[in-house]
Amino acid sequence: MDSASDQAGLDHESRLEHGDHQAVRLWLRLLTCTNLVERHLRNRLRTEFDITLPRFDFMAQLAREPKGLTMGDLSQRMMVSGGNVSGIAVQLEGEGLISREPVPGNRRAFCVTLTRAGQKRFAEMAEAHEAWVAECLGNLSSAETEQMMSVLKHIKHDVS
Amino acid sequence: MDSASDQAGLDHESRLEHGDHQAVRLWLRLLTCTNLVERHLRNRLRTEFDITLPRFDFMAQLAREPKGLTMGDLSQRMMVSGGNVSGIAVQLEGEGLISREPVPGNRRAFCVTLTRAGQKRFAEMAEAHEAWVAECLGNLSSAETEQMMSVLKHIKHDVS
DNA sequence: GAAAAACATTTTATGTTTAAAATATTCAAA
DNA sequence: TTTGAATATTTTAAACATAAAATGTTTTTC
Repeated sequence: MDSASDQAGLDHESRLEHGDHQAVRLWLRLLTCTNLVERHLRNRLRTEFDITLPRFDFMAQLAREPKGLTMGDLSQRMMVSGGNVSGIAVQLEGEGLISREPVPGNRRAFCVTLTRAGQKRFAEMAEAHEAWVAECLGNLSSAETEQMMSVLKHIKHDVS
Repeated sequence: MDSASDQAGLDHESRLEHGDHQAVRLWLRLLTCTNLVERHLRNRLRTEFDITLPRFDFMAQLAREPKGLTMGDLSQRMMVSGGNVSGIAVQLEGEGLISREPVPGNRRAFCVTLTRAGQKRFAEMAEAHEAWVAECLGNLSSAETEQMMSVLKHIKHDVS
């Protein structure tokens, strides 16, 4: 009896440990994989368009919202700090790719939009970017894609 | 006929576009999800052990190789630049958590190992880290875990 | 309507990350 | 053996990231 319950205890424990260990293995693979793709995209953006991923991301957010976004909106959507978007905005504004205009009725906020030049530039980059992503993730079957989307949603829910 | 072949052409095109678009959607979700987990782990490491994720990762690599690793090994395994590990090593050495000793017969390289204090400290952190990862990724069914592992392997193969 | 709270952004200080240049060592070949 | 190529690491410069303080604006509350 003692040995049986000990055994049961150990089984339970080892199952837990095994589960935790599996979770770590999954996490490391997830992290490695994401980093690989991210690095690939970062390099291609740099070599082919001389732009960084954060700046591309900034412009991508604006491209989805032709009416423009405030700095705070951008900070939230990019999930980075306010000071961060502030610095990126200064650079992109200097390159004439975005414009910041006061919001009528709220002198605290800016409305940031892509300039005509910014729209043109982003369209070129987005097309290439989409193709690069498809090179990395496009060979999955639609079943695999669906599985990933579903499991990732599950994870996101657990973390938040 | 013309309209039929046009239609076929359009279908094909739109199917491709749809696939690419799906790949981008998957990529964005993958990136968001990974960043969420990474940020969570980073914050807990900082608040509970006053250590950064890269430093933890550095020590984790050493913990797996009791014989020690060179700076170049660490750079490769952590998939970061050499300058990066160089900076981290200086800090960890200053805190007495790692030691760097010359490699007999190769005066270029260092052999980096965890000190006794480093081993002790890492063991504490690793236990907590494993539990945190399990909080994030441990609620998946084993089917989901297997699916993820498999699809990620597929992606890794495509990118490399 | 004045004080306090909340909001939107920028600035500052600090630290991480990378690519590329610099330093130093080892190996290979002529 | 000396020249050149490859290797291992560090340093440097620039971009990115954060938290926290500072600035200015709006809203709330009394």
